[in-house]
Amino acid sequence: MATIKDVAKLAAVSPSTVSRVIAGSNRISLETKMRVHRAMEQLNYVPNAIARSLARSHTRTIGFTLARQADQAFSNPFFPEVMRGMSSVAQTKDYNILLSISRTAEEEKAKCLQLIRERRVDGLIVSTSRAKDPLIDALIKEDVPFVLIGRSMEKPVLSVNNDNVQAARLATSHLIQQGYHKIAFISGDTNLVVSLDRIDGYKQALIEHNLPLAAERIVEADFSIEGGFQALNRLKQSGVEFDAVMAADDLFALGALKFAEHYGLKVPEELGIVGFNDSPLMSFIDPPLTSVKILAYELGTEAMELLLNVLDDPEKARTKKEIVIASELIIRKSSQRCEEE
Amino acid sequence: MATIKDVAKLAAVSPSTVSRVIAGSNRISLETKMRVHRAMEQLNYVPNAIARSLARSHTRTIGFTLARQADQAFSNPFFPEVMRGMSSVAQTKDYNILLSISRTAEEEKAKCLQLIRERRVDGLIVSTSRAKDPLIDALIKEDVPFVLIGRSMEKPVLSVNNDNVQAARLATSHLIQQGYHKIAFISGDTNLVVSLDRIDGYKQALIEHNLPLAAERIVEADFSIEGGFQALNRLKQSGVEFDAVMAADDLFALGALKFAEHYGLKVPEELGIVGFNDSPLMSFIDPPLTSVKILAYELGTEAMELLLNVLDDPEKARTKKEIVIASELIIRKSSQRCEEE
DNA sequence: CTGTTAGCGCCTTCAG
DNA sequence: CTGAAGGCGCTAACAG
Repeated sequence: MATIKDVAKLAAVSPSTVSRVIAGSNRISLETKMRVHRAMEQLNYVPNAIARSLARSHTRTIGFTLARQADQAFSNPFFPEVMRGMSSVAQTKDYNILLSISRTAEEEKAKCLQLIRERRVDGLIVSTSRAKDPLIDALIKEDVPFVLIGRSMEKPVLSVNNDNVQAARLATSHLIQQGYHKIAFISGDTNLVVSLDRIDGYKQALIEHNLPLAAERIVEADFSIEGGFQALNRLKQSGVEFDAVMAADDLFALGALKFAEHYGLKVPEELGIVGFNDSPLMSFIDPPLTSVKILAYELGTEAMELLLNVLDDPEKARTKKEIVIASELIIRKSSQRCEEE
Repeated sequence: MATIKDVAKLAAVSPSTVSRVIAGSNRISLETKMRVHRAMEQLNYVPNAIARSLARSHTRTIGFTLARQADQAFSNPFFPEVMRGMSSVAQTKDYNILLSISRTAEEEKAKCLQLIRERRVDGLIVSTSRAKDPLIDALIKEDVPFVLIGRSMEKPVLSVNNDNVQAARLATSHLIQQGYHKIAFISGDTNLVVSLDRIDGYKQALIEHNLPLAAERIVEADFSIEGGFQALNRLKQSGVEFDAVMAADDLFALGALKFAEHYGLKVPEELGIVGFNDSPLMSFIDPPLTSVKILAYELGTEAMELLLNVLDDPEKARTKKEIVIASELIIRKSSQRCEEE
């Protein structure tokens, strides 16, 4: 494999000159520039990225880490879409992505720190979103450029998030407008910021419409269809009434649908259902499920762009910046009691 | 950030000695070893991976590339699962993964070549699977260690694949055993090896059971639910009869279900349906859809393991090796005409 | 067992 | 506009 020296020799110049034409320096005669280019082509020369990284002490690669136990995380294409988004802007700006999938949050934290301490990456995109998050603290302490997908409740960090509060508020309002007044909320793990935010939006909608804020209608469920089903069962057994379900995830919405079927409730007539994430198959369910569509691809592009900007100009990292990507309520039959189907 | 020299100074030894204890050399006195360790801790020293890569001329990172146009690729969690598998073994063997998602096959090829020419990666895992694939040719020509997820019809390369032929054969046989004798096959892009293989398995099953091999029952469809629906419509309009559908993807199976609903056909009584991939929601559809479950996670682990082995011992790359991961037919109601529901 | 000496391939002052 | 020299941080013979 040809090195810069080989090219220099062939072009009868010094390595520094070759280095300069690679860098696109303009204080170089057109003639030698062409000579060098010819030599590079002839030798099929490609600069060694590692050597360059060492000399420049940056790698032009971004680490993306996430912690997932099982395949549950991928039951909807959220992360894949985020990755596509990130990858897309990384490509255009000539950055690379180092991927690391861990099993636990601790593993993820360790991996993040390793990546940056080993100097394999210039920055990090992470997506944890626990209300109390040691990873974020560690990253700040280590002084790494990073952006969070989601948001931090404690620290002023760079982040890009979807508008969970607003989305839940709108979705709940939609149900209310459809005439549902006793809306149950199925939440995911309430240690997650995203859960808290969605609950918030749900509450806001109730308040806005002067509906009672019945805390007992909010239930936490295991992250599965069955979990959603069981949560509703618990509600029913406790004698809590509800005529609609605002689900913090499509899986829960599916659980609600199962619940309706189980007890012979008609959807949407007797039970309205709205989900979150708009999984690809939602439209195919019977009845088609209303769901909040999250623009995961955009989350990815924005996160990468933000990070790359900060890398360009570290000053920017000094200030908190939270980009919010609006989601979209996709209204289908499961929540439409009034209008046409 | 501390370097090896700092550690050396603090421990009052030479850098090489430090290097040796990092490498875990055993021809070093326990005493100095401990002294060095103490110095490393004190300085919070972590070896710079880039410098090490340059010196050793390998990076301990594997490139994973794939080409996807839209989110279609992620409508089922195949690639995410593959990534999880790859990542899992990479972690244990202290390798990293460089991820690149391209829009087109050409872009992917360019990216692969770039990664290896720039020496960013030691090897590649790719997942193209066109019958005629320029990427594979290029990789061979470039003499890169790589393994293919899927299989090559032309070149003897290292690959790990799921048993598409066998799986389609078994799934089709299952339909036949359930009393369906006029089975239509909805195929994806027939430029892909995977499509060809599944068609093959389908044909084998027909032959085995002495059923006529009606070529007109095989239709190619756009990769979507609608595509599957339309494909069947075309069949119907051409007057081709069928009492079951073997779908090369769950999306097509869903299209078949839509078709059944549209024409008032009962599933499974009047139309049997089997899909491919066992997407998470298949079991929730009404009726639940029979589908071939592919062990994507295992494909990922096997691919990574194979590649890492080859990297250890380049001799192994000389011989073709094709690992096949068996899939599993998940039988649900949509294909069960005989037994209990 | 340990230190010295050269690189790995490229970039970057510093001169001229 | 171009070359020489040194360095990025680590590893790997080669001597002792």
